[in-house]
Amino acid sequence: MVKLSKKADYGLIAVRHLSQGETGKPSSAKEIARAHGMPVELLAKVLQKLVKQGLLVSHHGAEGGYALAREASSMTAFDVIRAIEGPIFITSCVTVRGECEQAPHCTVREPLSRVNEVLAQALSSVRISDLGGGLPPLVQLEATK
Amino acid sequence: MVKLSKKADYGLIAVRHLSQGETGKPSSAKEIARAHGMPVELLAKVLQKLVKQGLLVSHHGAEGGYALAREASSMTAFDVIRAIEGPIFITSCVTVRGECEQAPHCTVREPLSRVNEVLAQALSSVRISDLGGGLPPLVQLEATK
DNA sequence: ACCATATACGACTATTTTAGTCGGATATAG
DNA sequence: CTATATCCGACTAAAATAGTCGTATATGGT
Ligand code: SF4
Ligand code: SF4
Repeated sequence: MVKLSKKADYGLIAVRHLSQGETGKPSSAKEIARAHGMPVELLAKVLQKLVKQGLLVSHHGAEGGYALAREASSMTAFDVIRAIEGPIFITSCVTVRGECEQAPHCTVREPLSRVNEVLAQALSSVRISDLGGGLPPLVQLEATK
Repeated sequence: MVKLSKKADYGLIAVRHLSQGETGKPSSAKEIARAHGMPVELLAKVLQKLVKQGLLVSHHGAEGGYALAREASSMTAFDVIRAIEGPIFITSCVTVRGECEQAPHCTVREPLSRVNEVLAQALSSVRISDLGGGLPPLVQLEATK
């Protein structure tokens, strides 16, 4: 199937979450995870990846957490997804164990790579600042107890 | 990752293969598989799926095999992929065990579904008749012995 | 100084999906 | 009648994904 991983999904939601709160105040992984009902440790790893790729900045210790490294309007869904999943290729031409053995004389490769281009462009056209309209979901906030 | 499965890949290659030979003469799964170095039984299953979805016609018995059910120019990569993998959704909102629990108040869903649209359109714009330029690869034909 | 809270990171297990295999039933041309 | 096919389901193997755990480290507040 052609689909996004849960991690990428979490990443997008988290980044959007961060784009909503006050710019100065960082949000902890726990806070974000609880607000959206995702496993804390897993989200934490995703966020750490985003930090390493320079999309987020982190702050250790109490009252710490994560915040956007730059403006939401200059950050795209493509940036986030690629940071989490690495380079995106719709074909599996090159896997861990070298190339697909029929790569040299493959005939569907080139047309599909054009499709890949289109996909990348579509994802790049989605700015984080465009995501969602309202505030973060309130439904589950009670779960915070 | 966002990628096509091997099956879809095989399907595309097989369909293209069929679009090259003489229209009347069907090709067997064995023949196609050997020509492109793919596991016969697996390809066979893929082809059977394509038959069931009406993209190919099959012919039992000796000298039998598969052939396109309609013109290569009226068949798209999207058709083939969807026939093999089922409906394509870039998000994993709805899996086998019901919906993603935060679907009702998810904020990234709608923008991504627009991306999904674009992807579908890109795949639909690739006609089978457009695939590759040359003949089927000859490199491995000797393996037929 | 101490402690609660957070990030950081790696190793681990579990689950799911994908890939590939096998065995047998049915159809058909020669 | 036989060689060659499609057809179909059940099975195993391998890989990717999802989620967990333990531990080290940083930091703000008391
Ligand atoms: S078959 Fe062609 S497209 Fe598919 S992986 Fe191998 S090279 Fe890439
Ligand atoms: S989080 Fe939103 S987008 Fe991701 S699966 Fe659940 S509903 Fe679909």
